[in-house]
Amino acid sequence: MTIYIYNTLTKKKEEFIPVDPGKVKMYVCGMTVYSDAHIGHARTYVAFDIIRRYFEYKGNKVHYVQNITDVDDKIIAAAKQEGIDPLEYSKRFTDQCLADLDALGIRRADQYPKASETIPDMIHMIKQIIHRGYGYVADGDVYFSVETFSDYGKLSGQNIAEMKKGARVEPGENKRSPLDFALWKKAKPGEPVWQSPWGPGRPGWHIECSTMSCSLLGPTFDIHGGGMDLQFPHHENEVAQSEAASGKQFARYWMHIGLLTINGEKMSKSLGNIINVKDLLKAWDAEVLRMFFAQAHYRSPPDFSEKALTDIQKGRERLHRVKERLEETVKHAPSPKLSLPSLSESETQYMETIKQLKESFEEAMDNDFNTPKAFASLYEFVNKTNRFFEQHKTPDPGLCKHTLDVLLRIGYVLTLFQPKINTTQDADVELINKLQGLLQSFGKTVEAHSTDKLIEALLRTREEARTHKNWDIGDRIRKNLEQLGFEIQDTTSGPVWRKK
RNA sequence: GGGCGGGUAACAAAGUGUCUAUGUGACGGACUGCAAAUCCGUAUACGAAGGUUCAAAUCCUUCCCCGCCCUCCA
Repeated sequence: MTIYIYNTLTKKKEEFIPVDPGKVKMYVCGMTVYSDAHIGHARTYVAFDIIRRYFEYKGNKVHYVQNITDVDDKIIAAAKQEGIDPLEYSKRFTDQCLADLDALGIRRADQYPKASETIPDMIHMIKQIIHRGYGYVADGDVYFSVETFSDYGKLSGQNIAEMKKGARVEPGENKRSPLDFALWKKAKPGEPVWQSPWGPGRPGWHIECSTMSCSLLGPTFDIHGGGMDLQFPHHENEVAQSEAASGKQFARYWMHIGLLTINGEKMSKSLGNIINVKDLLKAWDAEVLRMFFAQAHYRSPPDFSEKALTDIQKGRERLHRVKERLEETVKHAPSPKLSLPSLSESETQYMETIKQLKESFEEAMDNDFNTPKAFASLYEFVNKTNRFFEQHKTPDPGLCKHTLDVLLRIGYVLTLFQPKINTTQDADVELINKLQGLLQSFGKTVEAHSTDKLIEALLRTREEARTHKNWDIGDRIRKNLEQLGFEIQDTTSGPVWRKK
C-alpha cells in the first residue's frame, strides 16, 4: 500500500511517490543552537522520527538530513553576553541540544550539516541566484528580489500585492522592495565574518537550508519539513531561492508540524513558559513524552499539561503490561516457534487479532501518518489480547512469540518499548538505599544489593504479615513500593510486581 | 487587513456520507482481606440555524466562536 501525505504545497493529501523508487530523501529544519532543546523541538523531531521509521518499516531507504543553525543573530547576542566566540558558543549548544534529543530517545538524522561549515556552498548558490537575475548586490549586502520570482507565495498561499501593503523597509537596509530578503549580510563589528565576492559578511538565514538540502539531497528531493511556524517566510523563501538557483522544482512534499501549546498558551519567551527537554526528563519518562506527541496527529497542535502526561502514562502502562505478559510466556519456552496446526481453535482465532493489528496500524499510518489512529489500533489489540489471556492462562508460546514480534515491530515505529537511556547509576543506588531502609523499618535485613532481591524480600515480609491477616503491614509495604514506582498485584499464584 | 487551521462526550483525541474510534476519568458488576491488574456492562458527543440526501458529526449555505502565521521561532 502506498503512503498518502498532506502536502502543504498543494494543500491536498497526495500519494507519496519518491524521486527514486524505494528511497526517501528528507530534509527537516533543525535547531538554532543558542540554548537547550525545548519541548517544541521535541514535538517536531519526534514527529519526523516516527515518519522516518515508518518509511523504513515499509522498506524504504531513508536519507534524513537535519541542519544545525550555528550562525545567527541570537547566537551572536548570547555569545556576546558571555563574552565568548559565537562559533564556540554554538558548538557547545550543538552538542547539548543533540544530547537532549538523544535522551528523549529520538533517533539521530543521517547528517547534521552546520551553517558555519557550508559557507562556500552558500556563496556558490548566491552567485547562481544573482547570475540568473533573481538577486542583487547593494552595498555589501545581497538580496533576493521577490518580485522577479513569479511563483513566490505558492507554499504559504500569500500573494505579493497583499504582502506589499503591510511591508516596511527597516532603516539601514538597502532593499529595492520591502519584500526582498537577505541572502548575504554585510559584516558588522563583532560578528563572525567570511570572505565573499561581495565583501566580508555572513549568510542570511534562509539560504543555509536551500544550500544544505540541495547539496546533500540534490536540487529536487522528496520531503521538506519543519514546524508550522517556518512555513512563512522561511520555507517560502527557501523555495524561491532554490528554484531560482536551479531552475528545477525544490522539495516535492512539504510537511508542517502543528505547534505545541502549554496549558492552552503559545510557548514563547515573552510568556516565560518555555520548558526544556532536560527539565522535563527529570520528572517524566521519555516514552511518555513521545507518546504524548504521537497521540495527537502531527498537523494538530498538542496542548501540553501535567494532566495530559498523566493520562498518557496510564495508557502506556496498559501497553507495557501486555508486552510483558507476552514476554513472560515466551521466556519460559525453550525455542518458541509458531506452528499453525498445533493451535487450538481459539488460538487460531486470536491469529486474526494479530493480523488486524498489523493491517489497521498500516492503514492508519499510510493515511498521512495517523498516529492517534495507530494507537487506537494498538489499544484495541491490548483489549483483545487481555481477553485472550483471560481464557488461556498458558497460551502457545510460539503464538505469543509471533504476537510479540508484530507488537515490537509496530512499537518500534511508534518509538515504544525502547531501552531507557536516562536512568543513571546514582538513581539506582538511591533506590536500593530506599528499599533497604524500607526493609529495615519492618525489622528485616537481607544481604542483597539488587532491586529485584530487595523487592522480593519485601514481598516475602508482606506475605508473612498477610498470612497472619496483618493487613496493615501488608498494605503499608505495598503502598511504599508503589511510591517507589513498583506495581504490586496479588494474584491467585502469589504476588507479582513490575516496574512502572 | 491578507493567509491557514480548528470547534466531537468530563478531559484528551481520531473519523469526514450509513459500520461501538481510542485513551484517561465516572458509574455498576465479576475477581480480591482491601487494593491493583484484568474482564463484563452503562452513561455522557459531534459550535448554531437552515438546506441537499433513503441516510449528515461528515456535503452545501449562513452565522457564532477559537487558534496560528504575516518580525525571530520546531
